[in-house]
Amino acid sequence: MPELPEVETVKNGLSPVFVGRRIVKVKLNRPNLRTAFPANMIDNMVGATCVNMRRRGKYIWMDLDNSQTLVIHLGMSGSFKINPTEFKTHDHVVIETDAGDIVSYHDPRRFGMMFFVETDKEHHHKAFATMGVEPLGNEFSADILLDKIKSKKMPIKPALLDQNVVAGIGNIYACEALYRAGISPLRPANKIKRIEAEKIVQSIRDVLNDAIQSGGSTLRDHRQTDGEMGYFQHHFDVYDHAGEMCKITGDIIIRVVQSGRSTFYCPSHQK
DNA sequence: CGGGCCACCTGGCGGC
DNA sequence: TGCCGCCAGGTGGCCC
Repeated sequence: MPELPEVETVKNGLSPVFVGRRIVKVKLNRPNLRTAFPANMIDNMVGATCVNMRRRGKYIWMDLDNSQTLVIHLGMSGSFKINPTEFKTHDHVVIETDAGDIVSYHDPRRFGMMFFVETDKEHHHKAFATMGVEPLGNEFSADILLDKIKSKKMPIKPALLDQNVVAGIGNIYACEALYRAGISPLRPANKIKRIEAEKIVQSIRDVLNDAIQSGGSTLRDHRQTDGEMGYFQHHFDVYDHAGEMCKITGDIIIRVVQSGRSTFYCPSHQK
């Protein structure tokens, strides 16, 4: 489910609840998500104070004052709720702070992840050692992108899903960014020209920033009601719009499958 | 090693 | 209403 914009929004929503607060209770309602929770998870967290929350790609980093960073990934269906009015099936983790706030982690499919890394040694972990640059950071550029895809024969769309190419892009925003760039998702990655790479970089930045803006406003709305975060309704130009009209050319948006994932695009607008 | 395929899970939806 | 197949925003392991 959540790609960079959703993860950023969730992190921003959790920060005011956790940063500067001590964790007084952690309850695990089952032994695992996709894999087992760390054996020392409760000991690592209870009594520790959260000193910072960060995001890297689709991962949330919660820095504790005991040199441990809790790494959280929401998988396809993970979400958080602040001060829920009721607990539901699939609320797998419940965390309480010394301010009395309760935060529950809900994840029906259990593709999420939670594990620890030593703070400031995150890059030692396999997930981060080879991860691409942040697409909203200063380092992201056509040069970087071209360097990452120059030896990739696969189409550009699945290439953008590779977290080692650029961090945080998922199936929706890969489709949306290529639509905005006017580039066909079927184009071999190593055949992308420099001017096209520049368009892709700018489109990725734009679509992610737009989604974060939209997620931020959704978050404010949701927080007023039930505190739920992680599942936002955005407007998409092509994703899940197969059979509808492209707003630029008026032609029909189609769905194809690439590497087992749905791709949506307008063949006349995207060359 | 690149790249395709499958497994990991549950739930929602459309078709019959 | 119920059952069934298909689909889902991610990642990692296996295999060629």
